[in-house]
Parts: sequence; C-alpha cells; structure tokens
Amino acid sequence: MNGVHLNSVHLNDVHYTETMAAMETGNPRQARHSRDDVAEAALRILDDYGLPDLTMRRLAASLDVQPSALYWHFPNKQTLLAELADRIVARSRTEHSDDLEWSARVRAEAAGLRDALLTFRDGAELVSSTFALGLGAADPVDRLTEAIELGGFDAETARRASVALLHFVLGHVSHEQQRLQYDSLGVVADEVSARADDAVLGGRQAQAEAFDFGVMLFVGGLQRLAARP
Amino acid sequence: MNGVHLNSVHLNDVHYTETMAAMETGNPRQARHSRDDVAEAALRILDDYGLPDLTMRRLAASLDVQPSALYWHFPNKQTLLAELADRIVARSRTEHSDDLEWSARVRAEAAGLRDALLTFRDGAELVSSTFALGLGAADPVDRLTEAIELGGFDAETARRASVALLHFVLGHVSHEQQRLQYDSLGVVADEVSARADDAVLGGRQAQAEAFDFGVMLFVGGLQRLAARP
DNA sequence: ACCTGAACACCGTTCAAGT
DNA sequence: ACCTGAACACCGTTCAAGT
Repeated sequence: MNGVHLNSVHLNDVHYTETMAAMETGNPRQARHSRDDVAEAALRILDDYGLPDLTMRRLAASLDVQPSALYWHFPNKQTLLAELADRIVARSRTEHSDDLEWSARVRAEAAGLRDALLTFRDGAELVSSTFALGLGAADPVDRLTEAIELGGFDAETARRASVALLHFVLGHVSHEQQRLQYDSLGVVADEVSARADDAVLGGRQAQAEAFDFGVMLFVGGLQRLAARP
Repeated sequence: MNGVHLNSVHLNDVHYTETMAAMETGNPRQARHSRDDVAEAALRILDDYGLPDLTMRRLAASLDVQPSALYWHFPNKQTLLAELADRIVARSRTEHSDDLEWSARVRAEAAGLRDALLTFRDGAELVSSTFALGLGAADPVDRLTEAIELGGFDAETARRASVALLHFVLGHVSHEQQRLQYDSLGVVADEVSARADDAVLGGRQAQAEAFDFGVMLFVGGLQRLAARP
C-alpha cells in the first residue's frame, strides 16, 4: 500500500536453521516447532491431564518453549482449542457403507461421533464448548444432515434435527466423561450408594445403552414425522 | 469425641453486631452479608457482565469485601455456581394445570425451562456446566421424568428420556445465548452474510421454532415407542 | 520463520488474625 | 458470625527484540 514491494522484503532474509543455532550457542536445542507440533502436544496434555490442565504455559513447557512462542502459531487459546476439536471430531469419519438405510446411518454417525469423543479425555466438553461458540464441529453436523436428508426430509428439517441430535450427543458424552474421572478419583465414600448409583446410571454398558436410547428417540421422532406429514 | 461438650463452646460467645463494629471503628461500614446476599450479588454480575466476568474477586468487590470473605459463605466457586444454577432453574416451576396431557406437559416443562434459562445471561452455560458435574439441576430432571411417566413409561425409560431431553435443552439454549451476545457485540462485518445467516438460524422466532421442533422430535420418539412396545 | 524476556493485568484459594 | 491482610501458586496475552 505504501509503494514498497512486499515481495522484496525477504530477498536477503537469513534463515537460521536449527543446526546453525546449535552451532552458535553450543546448545543442541529442540527442533523448532510447527503448528502441527503444537496441536499434537496439546492433544497429549489434554488426554493425559484433562482440559483444566491444558494451559498455554503448561503446553509451552511441554514443548521446551516460552508461553509467548505459542502465539506465533495460534492467535489465541480459543483458536487452538477449536483446532483440537476439529482434530478429535475428524476421527469420527465412519465408512458408513452407503447401502445403509438412512436411520441406521444416522445411528452409525452418532455412535461414531461418540466413539471419537471418548478417545480423548474431556473430548466432549472441548468440542461442546467450541461448538457453542460457533467454531468447528461443522463437519459432524453436515454428515448427520446428509444422512437425515436421505430419509426424504427437507434441508431445514434435516439441519435442525441434526443440530438437536448433536446437542444430545455432546451433552451425554460430557456427562459420561465427567463420571468416568469422578469414578477414577475414587470417591469411594459410600460403597452402598455408589453401587446403587452404578446400577442406575453407571457402567460402560449402561451408558452405551442410554446413549442408543437417546438417539433412537430422535430417529423415532423423525420417523413419526415422516409417517404423518 | 474427646469428651468436651460441643454445646458448651458457644456459651459466652460475643456477637459483634454491625452497629457495634461501626461504633468502634467510627466507620459505618456496609452491612455484613449473608449467604443469600452473596448469591444475589453473583446473579447480578452474571446477568450484567456474563459468566466469564463472574470472578470471586469481582464479586467480592461488588460487595465491598475482601475475596477471602466469600469463603466463609461458600467453600469454593463451584459450590457457588451450583447454588446459582439451582436458583435460575427454580424459576421454571410452571403451574402446569395438571389436566394437561402428558406430552403437552413435557412440552410445557421444556418451554418453562428454556424461559428460565433465558432470563439470565449465560444461564444455560452455567446450568449446563454444573449439571455435567453432577451438581444441581436435579429438579428439572425430576419434573420432566414425572411428566413422562404419566405417559405410561417405566421409571428408567422416563428418566433416560428426560436426561436426554435436558441435554438437548441445555445445548440448544447455550447456543442460542452465545449467538445473542455475539450479535450484540455487533460483528457487523458482512451485512449480507449476516442477513443470510439470520434467515437460516437467527431471530428469536426462528430459535423458538427450532427449539419446539427439537422437543417435538423427542416426544414423537416416545409416542412411537408407546405405539409399538 | 520461529522464539526469548519481561512485563501487564489478572485468577482461585488458604490461613492466621481481627471484631 | 463474619471479615481483613497478606500471601501462594497460578493464569492468558502483548510486544520489542533476538537468531
């Protein structure tokens, strides 16, 4: 804008490589990091210590870097979290043998999403919070919408239904994961009430059943809608 | 346990009243606060500035008190938030003319809960986070469960359905409120895309419709379940 | 291209002590 | 019964400067 050709700025830019820096300082430092390195390190902290412990300062320390260095790769923490959410959710891409009936496909997508969220500690809460902020998580909505549209529903109905279903999925799995680490903290206190509680809403099997039931209610609602338009 | 009668401890306890303190210091300080005062002040900050600004330090300042004083009323912030969640949710007690059909009553309960959450800024997010932690929000679950049981469903089915419905409600209203303040921040940028976006998922009316649609899917799923057991 | 150093403006919580 | 004062152990983010 001011007449200076931006392209010329880097003409004699000296690129300090890792080895050059090591030679100068005599200190064979860690490799400098890429955006991808940062995201992967963050996912590791998330899974090992949970969302509350995923701080910029801790992340920086795990990469042997100053906290301020992270802001070269991501403009702020929220953007980093959105990136993590997208990476977690990307694992839910099911090869949903396209010959499935639409309702079975919806159930498969929902189950795949749940599995993906469960592979990372606090995964549901992370995705949930970034989804609520209007960032990321667009992909699962699109895939659910597509599956529902196969049932002959119009675009808006399908979208509304898939967003509703996603809210259920995120809420359910958040709850589920919260309970997991609550249990792992061993609030043993009342053996009896713990058992009773467990019988009602605990146990991996029971959680999976409750999840399927919720998805089924949704699908059932859609089917009823199709039956009497 | 050690033989000392606990009842005798307070026998000659001197109670410093507000006026006594004022007389001594010559400083007519604010009235000392009750647990209820603290909760009400917190609700005011929540509604005026939002959940991220509801810090213990800010709350203390609004009460003309040191942050540490709050810990006499609540053991920690989480407990305070749970109390706020309960207070917000208590406003959803609808006088659901008991002559309503069960499905209408479920819809009324859901709508009442949404209205209650909307009366406070970030209300849904607050209730959602404490619910995910297993604190509070038990009341709405109970009322929804009761309504569903009137439809002839067994206790576990009713409970699972009501928890699922609650997850949808919390997720939907969180999203809705997030959008509200996103809009109020006036990210005017693209007038055009804003309009287009608005047509699809914006507007109070559209949000209310999408909400009702989601609830209807649930109820429809239950009805279908009743039709073919 | 990627990072350091230092600072700014905050957090929640504890605890002895005061009135 | 309710609060102060002071401290502890943290946060996210910015920015000039370095290599």
